[in-house]
Amino acid sequence: MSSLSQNLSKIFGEAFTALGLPAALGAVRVSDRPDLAQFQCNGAMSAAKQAGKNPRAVAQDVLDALEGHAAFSKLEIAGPGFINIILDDAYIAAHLQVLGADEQFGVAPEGAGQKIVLDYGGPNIAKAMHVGHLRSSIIGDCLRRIYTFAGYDTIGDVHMGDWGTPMGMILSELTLMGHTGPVTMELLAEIYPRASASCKEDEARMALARAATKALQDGDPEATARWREFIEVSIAGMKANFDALGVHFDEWKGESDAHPFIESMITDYKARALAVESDGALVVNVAEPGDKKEIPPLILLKSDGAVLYGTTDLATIIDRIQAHNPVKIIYCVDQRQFLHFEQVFRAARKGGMVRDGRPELVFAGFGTMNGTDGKPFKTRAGGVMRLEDLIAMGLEKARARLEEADIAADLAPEEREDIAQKVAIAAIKFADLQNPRHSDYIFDLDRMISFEGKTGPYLLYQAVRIKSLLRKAGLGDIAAAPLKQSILILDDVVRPLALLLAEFPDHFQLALENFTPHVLCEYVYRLAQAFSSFYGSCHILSEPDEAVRAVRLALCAMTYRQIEAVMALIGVQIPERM
RNA sequence: GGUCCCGUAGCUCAACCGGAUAGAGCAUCUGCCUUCUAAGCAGAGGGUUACAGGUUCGAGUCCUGUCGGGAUCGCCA
Repeated sequence: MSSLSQNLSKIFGEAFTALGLPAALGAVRVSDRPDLAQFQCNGAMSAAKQAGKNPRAVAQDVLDALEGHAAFSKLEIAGPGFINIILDDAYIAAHLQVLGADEQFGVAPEGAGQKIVLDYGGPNIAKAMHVGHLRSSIIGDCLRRIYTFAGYDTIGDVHMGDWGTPMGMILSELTLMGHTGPVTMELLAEIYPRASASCKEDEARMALARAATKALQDGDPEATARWREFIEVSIAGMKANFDALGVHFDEWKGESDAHPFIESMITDYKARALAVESDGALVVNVAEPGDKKEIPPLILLKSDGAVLYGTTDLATIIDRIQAHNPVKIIYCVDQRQFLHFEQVFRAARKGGMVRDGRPELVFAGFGTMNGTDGKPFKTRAGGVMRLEDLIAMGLEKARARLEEADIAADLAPEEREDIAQKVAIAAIKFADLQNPRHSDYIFDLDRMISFEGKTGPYLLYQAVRIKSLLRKAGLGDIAAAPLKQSILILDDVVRPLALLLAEFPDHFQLALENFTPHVLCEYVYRLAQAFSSFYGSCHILSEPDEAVRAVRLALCAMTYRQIEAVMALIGVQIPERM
C-alpha cells in the first residue's frame, strides 16, 4: 500500500530505467499547476542535463515508453520538459478502493519490531508548569503518535528535572526555614523562586544549595527522604496538566534515574582517558577536526564534584539502551539546547554507546513561543503564564462560544462541557503544531481561540458536520468502518477530494522523516477545506441518482475517517456534535 | 567578536530533491442561510520573496557580499 504519487513514481521509474536513466529521476509529485495536470514528473530535465541531451526529447522518450499504459488518461510535455499527468478515473477509483479498505490509509508499518524512545515534556520538580512546557509536551506527544502509527514500539519518557542544583536550593531553603512538616505544592511554589533568587545574589547562600545538591546526589538519607516527598507532590501537579492536554507518557522517569549509571560511566570514561581533568572539573573533549566552531567540552563533574545535566543526559542514554535498545532516541527540547545536545551526542559516540549510528540520536528542537510583541511570551503582568491558566483561558473562551451558539443549548451540561474541552484543546494544540517545529512563533491567544479560519475548532467543525451528515443518512457506523463501496464513479465534484485523500501517505512520510507535525496540520486543514467546498457545492442527501449519492456518501465516510485519524495523530478528539 | 538560524501580502505564517502563474489564515471589500451545522462557502483586491551580485534551461530555495533581527559560545537547566 502506498500513495498515488508513490505508485506513479514506480511506473515512471521503470520507464526511466528502461531508457538507461536513474529510476529516481522518475519521481512523480502532485502537480503545482492543478489547472494543467494532476501530477507531474520533472526528471526528464535533470536527466537531459546530466546526459547533455534535449530535455523535451528525453521527455518524449519517456512518454513513448509509457504509451498505452492504463493508468493514464493524458500525458503531455510542457515548457522546458515537464511531463504533465492526468490519470484515468478508473485508476484513481481503484486506488481509492484499496486505500479506503486500509486501516492505515496507505501508510506502511515500516517500524514494526523497532523501538523508539522519545524524550519530551521535561517538567521541573517544585515548579509550576508554564507555557514553556507546552511545545515540548504536545510536539513530543504528537511525534510519539506519529511513530506509533508507523508501526514503531514507542516509549514516551517525561524526563523530569529532578536532580540538579534546584533540588539543592529547595532542600537548603527548607533547612534554613527549619521546616519539618509535610511539603505541599503550594509551599514548593512559594519557596523555590525565593531560594533561586537568593542563591543568585548571595554566593554563600548558593554554596549551601550546592552542598545540599551534593548531599542528595551522594545519597544522604535525610535529604533523599525529603526530596522524594516533594517529588511526589510535584508529579501530582504535572499529571493534572498533562491529563488536561491529553499528553501521554509511558515512563515517568527523571534525571535522577540516571544516577545509578553515572559512577560506572565516569570510571569507564576516565579509564579510557576519554574524560580528563580541566580547571578542577572532569570533562570530555568533544571537539572534532572538521569543526568550524570550537565545541566546548562536556563537563561530567563540576569542580565541587557534583554532576551536571550533561552528565545525567549522557547516563540516561545508557539507561535507555539497556532498558529498550531503541533504534532512535528523539529529544523534543528547546532549540536553544542545541549545543548542549551536540556535546552529549558526541560524548555518547566517543564513549561507544552509539555504534554504527544506533541508536540514532535525534535533536528535534523547537523554537521559542513569543508574545505578540515578538519577545518571549509573558502574561500582561510580565510574569510567566502557567500552563493551567492558559488551558483555563481556552476553556473559558470555548464555553462562551458555545453559549452564543443556539445549537448547543439543548445539550446536557456534561456534553457541553465535554465539547468545550475538546474545542479548547484542539485550539491550543493546532495553534502550536501548525507551526514548523524548529522556528520561533508568535503565540497570539486571541487569534488561537477565535475559532475561525485555520484553527483546531474549524477542523472539529468540519468533522462534526460529516458525522452528522452520515448519521442522517443512516450510516453513522460506517464512519468507523472501512469503506465498502464496491464501485467508485468519479466526477468533477468528488475528484478533487478523492485525489487529496490519496495524498495522505506522502504527507505522513514527510512528517515522520523530518519530525514535523506541521505537515500533517497543513494536510488535514486542506482536506477539511476540500470537504467543505465539496459539501457546499452539492446537496448529498437529496441527490436523486442513487449511485451518485452512494459515491458521495462513501467519500464523506472516507474523509471523516481520515480527518479523525490525522486529528488523533495531532492528539485531538472529535466530539459527536458542536 | 566566532558560529548557527531567520528576513516572503497590512498582520501571522506555508512553499517536498532548484521547477511552470509564490500559497493559506486574519484584516478589507462583494455575494450566499425557506434542503445535509454560516465556527461555513464562493469571489475580489493585496508581492521587486530585505538589498546587491553570481551559478543555469529555470532561484523564495544554492554560492558570495551588505543591511536588519534572533539564538548560542565550560562548571544553571
